[in-house]
This record gives sequence, C-alpha cells and structure tokens, in this order.
Amino acid sequence: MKQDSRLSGVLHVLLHMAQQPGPFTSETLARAMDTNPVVIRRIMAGLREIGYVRSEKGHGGGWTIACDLSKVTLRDIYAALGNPPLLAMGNRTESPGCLVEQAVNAALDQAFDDAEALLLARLGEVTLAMLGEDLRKRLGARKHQGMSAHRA
Amino acid sequence: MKQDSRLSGVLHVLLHMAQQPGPFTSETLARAMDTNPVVIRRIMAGLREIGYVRSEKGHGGGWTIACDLSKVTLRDIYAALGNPPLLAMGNRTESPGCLVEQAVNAALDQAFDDAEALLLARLGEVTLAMLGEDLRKRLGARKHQGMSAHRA
DNA sequence: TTTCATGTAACTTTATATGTTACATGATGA
DNA sequence: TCATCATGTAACATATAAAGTTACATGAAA
Repeated sequence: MKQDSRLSGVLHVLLHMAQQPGPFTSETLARAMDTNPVVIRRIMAGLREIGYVRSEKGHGGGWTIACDLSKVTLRDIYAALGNPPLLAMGNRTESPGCLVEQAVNAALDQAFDDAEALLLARLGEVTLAMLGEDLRKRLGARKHQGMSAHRA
Repeated sequence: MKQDSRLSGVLHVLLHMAQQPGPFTSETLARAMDTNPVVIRRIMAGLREIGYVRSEKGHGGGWTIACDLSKVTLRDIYAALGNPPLLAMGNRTESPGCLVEQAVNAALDQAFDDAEALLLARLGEVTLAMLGEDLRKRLGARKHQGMSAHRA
C-alpha cells in the first residue's frame, strides 16, 4: 500500500500558517511544501468544512486559520481528513463463513484494534499549539547557528 | 493504500494445515482460500526460508508444517513475510531540512512508533498453537449445530 | 472588466497488493 | 527412461489508492 501522507502534509501547512498572520494562497503553500496548489486545496477542504480554516477568493484571498490552536488536536485534524485507514494490514475477508478465517480474524483484530486505539489516543494528546511550541524551540536552537527554517 | 492481507492469508493457510497431517499442495490450499496457487507459494516462501514450513516437489509433494506451533508467534510469521509496513500513514519526507516538517515528523513519529510497538507486542503474545486452540473451540461450538468448518 | 484565488472534475502518474500465465526445475512412479 | 506431478519464479495483468497535473467554472477585489 502506498503510504498516506495527508496528515503529515496538512499539519505542515497549518504549522507554516501559524508562524505569521496570512492569508496564504494555495500557490504559496504549495511552493513551501514542494507540491501542487490543487493538492493543498484538496487536503484543506475537510478542515474548511469543519471550520478549522477559512478560505477567501479573489485579490488578497487565500487560507486563514480559524480555530484555537490549543483546542484542536492532531486527532481532530485526522478526523477532518475523513478518518482514512490507519493500518496497512487487514483481514482477507471481513465476515468469513470459514471458521478458520474467523479464528484468524479474531486474533488479528484484537491486535489491530489495540494499535489503532493507541495511535488515536496519542494523536489526541497533541494540540496544534503544542506542535507550534515545539517548532519555536527548534527555530531558537537553529538561530544560534545562523540558519533559517528553510535550509532544504 | 490498498490493505495488505498477506499475514491474514498465511495464518489462514497454516491453521488449515494444522488441522490434518498433510502435505498440502498449493493447489489444494488455493482452493480453500479461494485464490491462486502462485499466491500461496508466494506468501509461503518466506516461511520456508526460515524453516517454519517445508515444501517437496513431485508426486506426494506439497507443504508441511516444520515448526513447534507453540513456539512460533504471529509476530514471527509477520517477520517471515519480510516485515511489511504496518501503518497506512507516514511522513511526507523522512529527513527534511525544513524545521516545520521536522517538528511535524517528531510529533507523528512518537504516535506512529508507539502504535507499531504495541501492534508487534500483541502479535508476539499469540502463538500459532493458541490460534489452533481457539479454532478447536469454534469447531466444537459449531458441531453442536451440525455444521462444517466450510459453510461459506 | 480584468485579475486573482479558490472549487472541482478529469486525467495522469506512481506504488503496491493481488491475480494469472508460462515455463524451468526437480521428484515420483510406471 | 519418461510421463506426470508439484514447486520456484519471472513476467505480465489487474485493482486500488495517493499524489500530481490540467482545465475550467465561480466569485471577490482592484
């Protein structure tokens, strides 16, 4: 399975936006992320629907953060993306008649469910504000070396 | 991402094999799994290399279990498959120069790593023998209803 | 009314699991 | 020896989903 990097991507966008007032055009954000404006709009669409960000058309338009960063967790952002699958593995058949497969599914599901629950719990523990705080620390550390946030 | 069902599949095969002496041809196993013999050979190849199963060519050939089912865990089987990715999500860039992305990766990696570790730990707690025991219970329960393991 | 920016559909590209065909290799049995 | 059976494996086909791209409609600002 090709890995899904939308959560990673949208967090990157939000964190960039949190560094300065905005608004930011999809074009600008796409350049910073080294991708395409349409990809930005796509991953931001879910966040707009829930109200975490706003978008405006026309001159001076673009994307703006519209939520309290200390109230929104990574899990909330994940949900805004539509709760895409977390695990790369799954059962061959979901409701098999074969008892052998039922036994296999039962064992695997226990492990899978536990792992999913833990992942969601961990994502729920981190707010966007905490991410921003961590970033500020990293920026401070690098400043002492005279470097910008965008060396790459 | 399309989900990987090889672990589910290979466990199904092993559990089927554990029910009777064997050997079993890929053809037979493929029919029971409703798939192709080559698929069976493919998912069994790793297990053969490690020595969990043996395969023989020619008349009377096929696959045989060659390990102590109470000593091999689902995690061992997973490893025999070559440790395929567990999570459907990942970071956009693995070693980014951008500090924003580094901060995002750090936060996500913590959650991802925890979830992976838990999943592997859970898989490590279940042996093939335990799976077989669970299956026997299910077979017993169904026998009281006069049904076979292959109703589907 | 021109320009800018988003919204979105449609298509292409890429990655990966799964399914299939074809054939080589080697073991068994007549 | 030789026909048959079964695995081993390469090569190709199909399916699914993410990511990238193009094209154009919509609507806001200058």
